[in-house]
Amino acid sequence: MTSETSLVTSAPVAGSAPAFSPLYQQIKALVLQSLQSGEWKPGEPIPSEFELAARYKVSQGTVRKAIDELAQDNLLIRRQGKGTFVATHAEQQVQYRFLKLKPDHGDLNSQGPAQRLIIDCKRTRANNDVAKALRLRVGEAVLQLRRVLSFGDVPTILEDIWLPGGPFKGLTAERLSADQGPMYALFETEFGIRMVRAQERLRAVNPSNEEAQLLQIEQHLPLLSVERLAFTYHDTPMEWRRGLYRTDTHYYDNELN
Amino acid sequence: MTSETSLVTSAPVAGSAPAFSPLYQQIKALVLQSLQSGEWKPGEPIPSEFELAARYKVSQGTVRKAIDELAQDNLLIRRQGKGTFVATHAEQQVQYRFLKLKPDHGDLNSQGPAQRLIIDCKRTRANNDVAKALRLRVGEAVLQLRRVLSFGDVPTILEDIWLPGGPFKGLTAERLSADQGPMYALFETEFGIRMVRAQERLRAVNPSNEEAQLLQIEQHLPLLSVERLAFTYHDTPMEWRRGLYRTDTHYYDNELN
DNA sequence: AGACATGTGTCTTATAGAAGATATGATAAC
DNA sequence: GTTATCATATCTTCTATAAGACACATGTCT
Repeated sequence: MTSETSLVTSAPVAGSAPAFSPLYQQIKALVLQSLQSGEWKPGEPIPSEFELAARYKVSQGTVRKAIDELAQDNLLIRRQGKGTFVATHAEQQVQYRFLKLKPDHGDLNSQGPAQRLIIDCKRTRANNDVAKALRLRVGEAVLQLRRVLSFGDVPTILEDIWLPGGPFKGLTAERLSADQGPMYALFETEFGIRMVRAQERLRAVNPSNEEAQLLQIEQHLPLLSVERLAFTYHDTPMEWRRGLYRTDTHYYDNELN
Repeated sequence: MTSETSLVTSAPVAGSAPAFSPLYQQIKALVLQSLQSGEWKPGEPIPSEFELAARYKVSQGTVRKAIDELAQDNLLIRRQGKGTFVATHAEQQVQYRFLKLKPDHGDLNSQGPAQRLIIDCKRTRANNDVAKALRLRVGEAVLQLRRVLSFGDVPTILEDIWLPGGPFKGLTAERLSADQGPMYALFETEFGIRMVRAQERLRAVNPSNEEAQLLQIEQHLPLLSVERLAFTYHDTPMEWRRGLYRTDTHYYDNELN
């Protein structure tokens, strides 16, 4: 069944001003919809360029340009000779796509995989800050999580994570600790939620007594506070987390251009 | 005069393995050379796509793809109807292209322009760290600079900057303090050196006594240490700086995707 | 194991029209 | 005469289409 999607092709109609955009951007939006709706799931291949061209009644080159941009945004992955695939946080070489912390010496995985220790995991209600960040109403159900990440048995990151209760219904501490691999991969496979981009705000802070204890450090050691708001498709915030990073043995790596 | 540049077009020659690349990437490299050599200066327009196509004996579409990538990397700026221009740190809305510090409330320029105070500026010799970063030999001439940036009369950033002596011959404190506008803009106009990308390493640190005094803060206030290595064309490091940012009133903003 | 066919994305060229910016010349108004 | 306005021409980048050659991956047949 060919979904009859009417594209804006010709001259603007007078009267309304419905934001005309180039054909390839309309295609891009349509592909995005299919991604969001789950028509093609993370890791799976999407139809070939020619198939999509036929489906949308445009040329292959136009589809190409749309896909190019989506690949640029890390939503799709092109593999010559094989096809174009929906990007995923799982598999890949890059274990932690959003984690920019690097050890001063060696590699993050040089001392084996990270150890995850879940300190706390509970359902609660959104306070003012969390509600604002996740665009919920104050008091709505949220899932709160606290955990410590260690590399080579050295506690390095303390994270507090808030997730909206609705989309993540059924997430429990057991499920989290049972799972290997990145958290964002589990979100994809179990809840069909893919984090597309994130915004971080960094500060230097002194840890509280409790925080220092959890990281097994002296309280006068300053830490890097990383507030992260992660978005799924259509810029919908889906996770709010605040990490405290040790930066005496690691550093936060950032590329500017 | 058409510069006779032979492009690799056909099958790889056996024997050597000179890394064959698509035509458009070869064009990209040639354009990059012209940028680096100063044939086209920052702010100026480069020849039109058709002119370049004729010059390099390829189709306009191929030139287009090369330029597209250079525009993506912020080396060129396309303006429909006008032409394609060499990017520059000067002009533009974005005053500070590499500065990711944002105030908690309002805008960076809401309280007028930043105040620059040069604490120190001297010629010296590269120590081990600086030499390594800037790919110099230990003892080579470098220019060292220390300054404080204030926003709304509040000292917010303390920076130590090291520049290689050769390329920046003739740079003095007077010249620096006389100049308005971003430092990187002055580098372009006065020394023909354009910073293309940079790499930053962030840490949370406690300031030394002296550093705290210069920023007029208590010594127990942790600061964000930002080590930045800035590169010009061909990944040549041209500046090493270490900034200390106040993050009680500002935050370091970062986008991940 | 080797040769071959096929389906995928990649690269290059060519053509055409749309859209933004700018200069020029004709015309009208003062 | 001078100035303002409009239409036109021409330059630029931008969008869209199409076709063919190429490279890579994965089979299937011999």
